[in-house]
Amino acid sequence: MESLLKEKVAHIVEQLYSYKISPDQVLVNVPPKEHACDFTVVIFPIAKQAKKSPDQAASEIGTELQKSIDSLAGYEVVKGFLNLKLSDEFWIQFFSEKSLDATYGELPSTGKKVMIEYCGPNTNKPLHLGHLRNIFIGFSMSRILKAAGNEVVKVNIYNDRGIHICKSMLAYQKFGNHETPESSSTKGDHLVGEYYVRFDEELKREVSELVSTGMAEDEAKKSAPINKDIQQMLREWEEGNTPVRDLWTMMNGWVYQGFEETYRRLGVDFDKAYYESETYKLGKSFVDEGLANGVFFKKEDGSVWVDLTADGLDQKLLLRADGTSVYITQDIGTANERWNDFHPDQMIYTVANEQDYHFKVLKLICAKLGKPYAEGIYHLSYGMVDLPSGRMKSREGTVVDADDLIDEMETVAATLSKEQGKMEGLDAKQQKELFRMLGLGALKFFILKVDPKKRMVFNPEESIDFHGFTGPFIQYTHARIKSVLRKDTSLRAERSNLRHSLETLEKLEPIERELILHLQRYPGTISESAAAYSPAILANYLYYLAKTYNQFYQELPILSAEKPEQRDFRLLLSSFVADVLKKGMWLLGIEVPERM
RNA sequence: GGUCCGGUAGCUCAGUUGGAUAGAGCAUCAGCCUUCUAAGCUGAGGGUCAUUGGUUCGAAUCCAAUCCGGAUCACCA
Repeated sequence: MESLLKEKVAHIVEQLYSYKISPDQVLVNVPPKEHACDFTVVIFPIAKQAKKSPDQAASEIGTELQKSIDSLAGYEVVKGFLNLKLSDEFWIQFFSEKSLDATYGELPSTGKKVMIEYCGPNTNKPLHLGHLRNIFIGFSMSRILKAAGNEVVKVNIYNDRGIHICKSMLAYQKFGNHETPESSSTKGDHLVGEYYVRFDEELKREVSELVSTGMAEDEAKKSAPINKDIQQMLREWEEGNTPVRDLWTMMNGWVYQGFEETYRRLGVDFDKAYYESETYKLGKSFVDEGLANGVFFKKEDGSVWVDLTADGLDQKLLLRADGTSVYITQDIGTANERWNDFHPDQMIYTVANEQDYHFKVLKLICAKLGKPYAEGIYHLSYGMVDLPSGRMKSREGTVVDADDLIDEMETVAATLSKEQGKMEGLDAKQQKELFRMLGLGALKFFILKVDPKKRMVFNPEESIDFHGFTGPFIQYTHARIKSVLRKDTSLRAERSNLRHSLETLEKLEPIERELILHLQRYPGTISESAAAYSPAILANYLYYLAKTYNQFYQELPILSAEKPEQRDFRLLLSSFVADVLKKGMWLLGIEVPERM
């Protein structure tokens, strides 16, 4: 409808004032609530060009629109804004067409393939709150991008090698005593994480011991025996030393099992996993390529660099003097590998904004190398998650563990639900499922409702709130609608039968109109979310939809509506709202219950 | 110091390519359950949109400067 309006207005402007504007130069807005109308055309820019007063131009355009759009019920000129109101018949007709369309909100294909990476954990400790924001954003975006008409490939990257991985291995070697996840009944990733912490403790102990003998702190760190062992272990790993590799395989296996369990609980998945241990050498061939092209240069010590000063960045190392590669080199290799695997039109990296610089460099280097995928590299940069007490710091033990957090959310969900006393009719299994849904819904929504780009504060108490702008509020609204629909025991149960009643429906109540208008914005919201890489836009939309529905629910009777066609319409309207809530929440990776 | 990001109600956040009197939630206060789920709804109070200047019919939004916070500028990943 909006685009039709724009076209009409553009056409009228051309006829009336004989100058050309394109339809997308016409500004059509959502009017403020107190004006009882559906769309607002902003006239100022047009009036200026036409050399007319805004009010005069507005009423002239309004008159012409009235002639050319049958369903225009009326217009009103207020201070240079042209407010348009469409007829109830138009909206009823729109509603009639869309409310039973199962594909509503699925946009036409763009023909593009998009790869999105998210999660990207190290394999030396369990997932934490920071990973959760990453996963929620990435997973939700994968669904939103798909709804927006793209083919989507979800990938994970495991940082499964390197000095930090060796730390937990070494600690296990020294103190592990053949402990396993089974023998200690500890989730694999948590067990490995314990040894990672153990390493640091041991290092600290050795350092303070050396310092007490009079050694300087820096010196002590260098000469601590455990630090020498770790360098040795890394070398052995790289040489393929069998015992070290076996230990590595075993411990990483535990971690992957643990991660899998967490993914399952979160309801997220991936199409393919990449492992740094398999890709860390891939970048080296591009170093030769870049040298041959004169894109890179070699210093006297043999190290290879790229000069990005002309692009406002620095010189960047690509290959150490000893011939080993660094992070950025590996990422060049990995990007190329992914291109070979899938040929995506776009490669999205969901990575925290502390790596903004890194991805600028990556994209720039790929472009300099003339890679076809360079243009499609997009860093979905999200802000860090802070606690009310400040930044999470692993050293200070303030990191919020993902599994613990999920447990806690479910526990609180259970407590709150039982307090409400709404559990009748649900057996133990269904209850447990509901608590999981609500706890996760609260957590995911709390994180997703914030613009990804922005740093956010995670307040544990507020995150499990069930009131107001929360996931459970929307879940509740869905369950509430389903409850009403279940109570409709008449022969009208088949929704498509209800449609005939719409033909006799004459007028809409204001709140019904508002609901339809908002429902009409759903597809646009999807494309906006996709274009902005922001699930938050969708989250805000869904909240407003649920809120408007609750208002409607409060104001008007549904099952006991005065006229049968009103009753039927409101049932259909409720059902449509439930569908959009469910679909929209699904795009956020959140399930909604039938009852709660 | 260079670069990048941010600053909106007591707190947490919305606010579209510049558009009407800057909106929600939480918290506070006052109402609404003999009627479809009160995890709901209605209302009240609460703002120098960090500051100053500029651009124009119009600025929270764009530009410049300043202040404050964060990130980054590793032969770590």
